[in-house]
Amino acid sequence: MRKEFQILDDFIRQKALRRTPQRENVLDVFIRVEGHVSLDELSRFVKKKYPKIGYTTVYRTMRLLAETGLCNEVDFGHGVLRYEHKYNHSHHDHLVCKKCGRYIEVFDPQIEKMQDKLAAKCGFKPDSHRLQIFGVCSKCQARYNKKSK
Amino acid sequence: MRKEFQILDDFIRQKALRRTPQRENVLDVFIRVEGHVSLDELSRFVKKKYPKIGYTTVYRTMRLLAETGLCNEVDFGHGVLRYEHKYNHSHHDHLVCKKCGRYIEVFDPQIEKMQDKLAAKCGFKPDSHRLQIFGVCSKCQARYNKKSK
DNA sequence: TTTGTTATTGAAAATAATTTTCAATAGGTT
DNA sequence: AACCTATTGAAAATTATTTTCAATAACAAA
Ligand SMILES: [Mn+2]
Ligand SMILES: [Mn+2]
Ligand SMILES: [Zn+2]
Ligand SMILES: [Zn+2]
Repeated sequence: MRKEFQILDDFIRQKALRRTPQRENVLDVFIRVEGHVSLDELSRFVKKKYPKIGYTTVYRTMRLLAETGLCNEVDFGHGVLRYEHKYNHSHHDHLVCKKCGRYIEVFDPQIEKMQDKLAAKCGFKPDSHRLQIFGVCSKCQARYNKKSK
Repeated sequence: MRKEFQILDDFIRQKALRRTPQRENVLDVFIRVEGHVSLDELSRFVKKKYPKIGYTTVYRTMRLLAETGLCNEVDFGHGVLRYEHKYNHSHHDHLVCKKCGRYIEVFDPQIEKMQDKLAAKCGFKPDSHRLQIFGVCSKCQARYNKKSK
């Protein structure tokens, strides 16, 4: 059994919740998804493999998984919440391409450090942050250059 | 006349739109607001001074002001769009206190530079970004310490 | 295994912010 | 003054998210 199911089970036991096939099935689908998936998208993926599982259950399970630390809620400011993997994925920030909609993951330890310093300078105690850089990815730049030739 | 009204007028003329009292009145109220105001809040402020002006007009006028560059739309991930002044206000990032909800404006030119570098390393062409650090502000920390004594 | 308690499910309804519609009004040009 | 059409604002629509509630199922105890 994959470690992720173990984590879910442990959480369920610890909180005196109940093991259900739906919860494991949603996790099963989510594990195979990569990238940043909306509830709507994920729910459709779940429906393909487990047609009986409703949207609401996917919604509630993802909130549960977020509690366990298996996933992360990410908001790119487009009016839709997205979920990304957190287990075995370290913290990162995002480049958001406004042409193709891709989310590119980046990380810079220096920026992270300077953010902490910046907060400290204000006596602010940080516990999370989000950094999103919006623009045009390299692929879309290439595509655009081709067209305009 | 304040420069802001001039900017609005210029924009209206340039785009062949129409000068209306409503638009100037919404700007008049927004100019006196400081901080980061939601449409709901702003609409109530507008109603106090100009009771005839409806929510929809405030909504549309703020979008117009955003186009002129007089205001900025800011999304702190709480499901409500907020507006802040842009005219005579330079770019900055935000510390968001999850206790009192205050938004503290900060700026660090080094972080800005490193963000550009980070994007460049991916061949990404940035045109805007948002950095928000969530946590507890100094005032709320002090208040909490007092209570727990 | 059976029973009892109560968490979970999922369809439907509710919520809430934002956006659109449309008939009446009013800005600005001729 | 007449005309055209942008603007207004109440109401309706939209859309993602959250809640409700009756039926079901998990799981502990008998
Ligand atoms: Mn990511
Ligand atoms: Mn600000
Ligand atoms: Zn792209
Ligand atoms: Zn605070």
